Amino acid sequence: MLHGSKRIISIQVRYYKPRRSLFLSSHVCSATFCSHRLKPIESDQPAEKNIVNLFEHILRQCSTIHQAKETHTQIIITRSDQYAFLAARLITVYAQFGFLAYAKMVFQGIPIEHKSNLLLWNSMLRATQSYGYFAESLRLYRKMRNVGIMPDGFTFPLLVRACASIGNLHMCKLVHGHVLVSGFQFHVHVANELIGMFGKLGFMDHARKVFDGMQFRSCISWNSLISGFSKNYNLEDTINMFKCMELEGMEPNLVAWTSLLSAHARCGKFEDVLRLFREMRLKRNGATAEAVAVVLSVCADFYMSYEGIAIHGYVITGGFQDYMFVNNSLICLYGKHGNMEDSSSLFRQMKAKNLITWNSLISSLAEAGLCDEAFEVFSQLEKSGDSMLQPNVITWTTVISGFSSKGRGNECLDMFRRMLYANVDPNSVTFASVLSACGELAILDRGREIHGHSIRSRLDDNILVGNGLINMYMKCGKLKEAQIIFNKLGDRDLVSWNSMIAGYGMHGFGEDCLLTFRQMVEVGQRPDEVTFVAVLSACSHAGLVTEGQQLFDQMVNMFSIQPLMEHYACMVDLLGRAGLLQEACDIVKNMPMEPNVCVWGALLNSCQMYKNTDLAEVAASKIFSLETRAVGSYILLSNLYAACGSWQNSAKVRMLAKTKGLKKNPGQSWIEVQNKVHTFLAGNALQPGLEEVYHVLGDLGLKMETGRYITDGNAELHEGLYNEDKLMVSANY
DNA sequence: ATAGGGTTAG
Repeated sequence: MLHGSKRIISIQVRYYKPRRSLFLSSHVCSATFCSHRLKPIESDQPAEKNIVNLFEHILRQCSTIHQAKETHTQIIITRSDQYAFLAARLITVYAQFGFLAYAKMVFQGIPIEHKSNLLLWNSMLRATQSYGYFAESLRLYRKMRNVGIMPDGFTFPLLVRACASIGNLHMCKLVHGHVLVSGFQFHVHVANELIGMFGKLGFMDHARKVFDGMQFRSCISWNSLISGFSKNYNLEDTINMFKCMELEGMEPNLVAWTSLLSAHARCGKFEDVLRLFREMRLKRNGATAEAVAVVLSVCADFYMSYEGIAIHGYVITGGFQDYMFVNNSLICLYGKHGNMEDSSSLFRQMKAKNLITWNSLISSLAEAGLCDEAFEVFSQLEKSGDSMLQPNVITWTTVISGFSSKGRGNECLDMFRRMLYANVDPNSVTFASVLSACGELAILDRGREIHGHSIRSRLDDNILVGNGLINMYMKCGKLKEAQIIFNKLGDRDLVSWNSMIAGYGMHGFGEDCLLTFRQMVEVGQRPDEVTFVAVLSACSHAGLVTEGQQLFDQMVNMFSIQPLMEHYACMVDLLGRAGLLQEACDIVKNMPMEPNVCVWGALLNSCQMYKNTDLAEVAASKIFSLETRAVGSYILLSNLYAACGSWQNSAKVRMLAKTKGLKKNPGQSWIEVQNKVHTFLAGNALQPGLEEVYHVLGDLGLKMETGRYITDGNAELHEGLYNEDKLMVSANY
C-alpha cells in the first residue's frame, strides 16, 4: 500500500536503477502529486509533459507485472491516468504481460469524452489482437467509428490483419472498402498488410495491383508479395518476383530467401530446396530458423536421412535449437525415418511444447505403425488439462488414420465417434481416413452415414473425400454409387481414375474397367504404374488376353512406364490363366529382375489350373527356396497333386508346410446385418449364432436336392482350400 | 507504435 509521495519515489528507486533523468523527474513527480489537479488528455504544459514522459519511461522498463501494477498505482495517485499517452502504454504493457483484462480495465476506465485519442484505440486494438481475438478487435473498430473517430495508418494494418486472420471474405472486402474510401490503399504499412491479406485469400491479382500502385515500397512489401505467390503454390511468380527484387536494386534478405525456399518445398522440388539452402547460407551468410524448419521437413518428407542429420548439426552450430518449430521439425524428421528413440528423446528434452510438438510425436508413432503408442500419447495430451493443448483436427486425424492404415477399422471409427463427441470438426483428411476404414471393413451403412456427414460439412466435392467415397463404395460392391460420385466429382485426379479402374477390375467387370481406362487416356490424364496393375489384373480375371497384351505393350511404348514386378506377375497370371503356359514361362525367363513369390505363385496357380505337374514343381521349388511363408503355394501344389490323383505327394507337401509351422490365413466371407459385419470361416461351426445359419443352410440344401439342383462336386475341395484340416482328410482318403 | 519467413494429419 502506498501512503505518500516519498514512499512512491522510494519504490521507484528500489525497482529501477537510479538514473539521472529519474532523479530529476522525481521532483516534478512529487510537485504534481501535491497539486492534485485533473489533467486533460492533451496538455502542452511542460511540467505535465515531463511527468507523463517519466511514467512512460518507467513503464517501458518494467520487467514484471508487479512493477507495472505499482507504476500504475502511482499513475492513478498522481491523476496521470487521464493522459491518453500513458493509458495507451499501460494497455500495451499489461497485454505484454498476459493481463488483457487489466488492459481492458484501463481502456474502459477512460471516460468516453476523453477517448478521442487514436493512440488509445490503436493500442487497445493491438492488445486485443495479440491474444488472437480478431472478431473482438473488429467490434472495437465499429465502436470507434460509432463515436466518430477516423482510423489512421496504424489502425488499418491492424484491421486488415484481423479480417485476414478470421478469413471471412465479406469482412475483408468491407475493410478493404474502408481503406479505399480513406485513401490509405498505398500507404506503405496498410498496403503491405493488404498484400498479405490478398495473398492469404488467394487473390494474387489484387495483391499485385496494390503492390504496383505503391509509390514507396519497403522490403516488407516485396517479401509480402513473394510469400503470397509462395503460399499459393505459384513457383514461377515467386521466382520472378525474387529476381525482380534483385533487379530493382533491393537485395533479397533472409526472409525473402525463406519464402523462395518454401515455394520450392511446397511444389515438391526437394533438390532445389537443398541447393537454395546452401546458396542462401553462402550468399547471405546465414539462414533463418524458419528456413531451417522448411528444409528439415523436406528432408523428412523425401526420406533424406543423411541430409537431415547434417542439418540437425547446423541447427546446433547455428544456434537454432531453442526454436520450438525447429524442434518440431526435428521430431518429425527422426520419426518419419523410423528413429523413434531420437524422435521421442527430442520431445522429452523440449522445455516448452505446443500442440504441434505433440502432434509431431503422435504422427511419428503412427507413421512407425505404433498406433497403440500414438493413442497413449494422445490420451496423455487429452488429460493434460491445458486448454491450449487440447487435441485439434490434426491430432484426432493422425490417430484415426493411424488405426485406419493398420487395418484396425473399428478402433478408427470409434475414435471418429469420440472426435465428433469432443466437438472437433472433421476435415477432408479425416473423412478420407474414415472412409478408407469403412471400405476395408466393407460396412456400407456406416460409409453412407459418413457420406451424409461429409455432405453436411460441404466437403463431399473435395477431391480427397470424393476419392475416399469412390473407394468405399467400390469396396462395398456399390459400383453404381461409386460411378455417380465419380461423375459428380469436379476435378478428378490420378487417384480418382485409379480407384474407378481398380474397383471395376476387383469385381470382375473387365469391360467397364477398360472403358474407364480409355476415358482416362482420352481426357489426358496420364496413367501410372498403379493404373496398369489394375488394368492388367482386370484383364487376367476377365480372360481378356489380347487386350492385356496390348495394354502391357502400351504401358512400355506409349506411356514409357518401366514394368515393375507386379506387372510381370499380372502378365504371367493373364497368360497362365488362359492356358498359355509357354508364353507365361517366357515372361518369367525374360523379365529383367529376379522373379519374386508373386510371379512364381501366378505360374504355379496356372499350373494347378491346367494340371501341369512338371512346371508346378519348378515353380513351387523356387517359391520354397525364396523362404517365404507362402502357405498358399504349399496348398496349391498339394491340391494339384491331389487333382492328379497323386495323393501321397499331396500329403507330403501338406506335411512339409505343417512341419515348417506355416498356417494359411483362412479365407473368410462376410455379410453386413444391421450395421454389424459378420464373418464366416469355412468349417467353423463354433462361432456363436452360427447354429441357426447351419440350420437354414441344411433346409436350403434339402430343398436344392429335392428340387433336383445339382450341387457342385468341387465345392468341398474348394472349401478345403481355405481349411487345412478338412483338406488333410480328403487328401488321406 | 506497425509489418514479411515456419513446424503437425493424407
